[in-house]
Amino acid sequence: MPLHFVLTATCNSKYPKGSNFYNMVLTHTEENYLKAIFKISEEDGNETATTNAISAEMNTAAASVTDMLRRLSDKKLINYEKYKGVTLTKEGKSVATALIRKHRLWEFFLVEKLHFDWDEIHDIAEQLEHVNSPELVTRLNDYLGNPRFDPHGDPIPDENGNMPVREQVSLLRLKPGEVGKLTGLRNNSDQLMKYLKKNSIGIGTKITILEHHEFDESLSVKIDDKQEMGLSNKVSKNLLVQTE
Amino acid sequence: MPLHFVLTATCNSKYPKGSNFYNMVLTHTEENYLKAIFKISEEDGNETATTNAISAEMNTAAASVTDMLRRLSDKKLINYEKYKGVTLTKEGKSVATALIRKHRLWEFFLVEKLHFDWDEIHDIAEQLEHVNSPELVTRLNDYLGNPRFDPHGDPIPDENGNMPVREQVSLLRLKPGEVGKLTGLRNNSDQLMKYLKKNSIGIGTKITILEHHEFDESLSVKIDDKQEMGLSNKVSKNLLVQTE
DNA sequence: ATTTATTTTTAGATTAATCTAAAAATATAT
DNA sequence: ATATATTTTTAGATTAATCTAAAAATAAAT
Repeated sequence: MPLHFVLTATCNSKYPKGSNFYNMVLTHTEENYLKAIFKISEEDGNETATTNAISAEMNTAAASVTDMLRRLSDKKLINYEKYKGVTLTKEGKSVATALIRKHRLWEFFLVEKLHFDWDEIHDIAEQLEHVNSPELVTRLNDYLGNPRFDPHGDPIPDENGNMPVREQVSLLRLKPGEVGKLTGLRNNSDQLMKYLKKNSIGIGTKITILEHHEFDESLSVKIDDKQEMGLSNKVSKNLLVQTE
Repeated sequence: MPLHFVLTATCNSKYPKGSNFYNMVLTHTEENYLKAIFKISEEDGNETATTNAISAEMNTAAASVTDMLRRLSDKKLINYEKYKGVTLTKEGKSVATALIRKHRLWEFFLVEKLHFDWDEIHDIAEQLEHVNSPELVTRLNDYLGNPRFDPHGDPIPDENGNMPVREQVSLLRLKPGEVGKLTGLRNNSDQLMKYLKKNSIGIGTKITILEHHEFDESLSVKIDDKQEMGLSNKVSKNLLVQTE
């Protein structure tokens, strides 16, 4: 079924009869661009998302991005000026957070109910997030018990797009003797998730810092009071933990 | 994400590297055409599906159907000869039944787990059925307890595409005094489902025949040993029941 | 402050999916 | 059996999403 606007004979509007920003029907592609722009805008101090950054994130040619930016701008989902990069409008941001909400709720479902491993779920959630039914999201959320964090430890936005915040710190920041409980990853790379799985490290795992090695900035740690192991700087930088 | 073939530089095949008929990636549209052809072929004694029948089922112009038939034929999913109508190949049939399997499993999920009413789920399942992940289907099926019939009473094909058969009979066939348990509808029209819901008739409802009225071929029935009511010929013809 | 490099946009094509209108093939009816 | 009606296909356009290659704008460097 094509997911684009239905244009009527009498009305040349871009929106179907009775539509508004909150029930606008977008193509999967448009949705994916909005998510990419949202993600880039969140990264460190990126004020605006540049064409090239979007093109890298989406794996498309820069020229294709320019085309799409014009379309999204026409639909008032982004603020766009030639050569200046883009920001999301209020409406664009609300579409993006709704998508992230759906993605993370489905990830939670896949792990909690269908017992997938957390490194197998991304691609499936990527498809499920485009299913368009507000009622479905509401019921799924209730069914799952209104979860606040997904299986990667990422916050699930609420119905209004507000992200719950959790005090997370990179494992690298802890001092020898301190203990952290893994609550998330800074980046959800497949390689990292495979590596962690192999070492039976997952969300909730208790990690005790044994030693900092100055030479390569790596760590020696103890996992769940069981095995001791070394963690490279790159790995430990990407592990987000909660202390207490 | 576009759901079409990935063509490689070295290979001009229509299928991605290492693909076969069982993991061929089709567009949503191609999938919907296959479903439509399957449905038409199942209807009474339709040997082949005609262009016009498909165009009616899909709500598209006949010319668009002709285009698509050529594409599906190129992919060996249908047997097509100009002006002769089409049949599904073994591969086409297997794609179609896999879609129906997913559709009905998701409908079961929506009703059993998320407590949707059975007249609200079709459009959502229509979207969910296109999510492509064999592992997801397997796990969903296990999670739901390997159900054999969906909430409309329609059979759910198994992993091999085999439909469970159930002895179903039109309510109209029962004689006064006989009792049937509603197991399905002959056609899943919204209007019929609304009507049944309003009269608290659903899958599993016990219906006792009180009287046949010759004049308009309508029935007087008793619902779940509670209220008595009349059912028009059109309604009772569409109610499929199991007797014993 | 020019030159060089990078980024972004335009221009022109392609593919999938759709349409309308007209032509060709098949089926029906007198 | 010929004329009429219906069905199906072709022809030609359109829109969304993509591409490559070239031009234009902006940023960086000497």
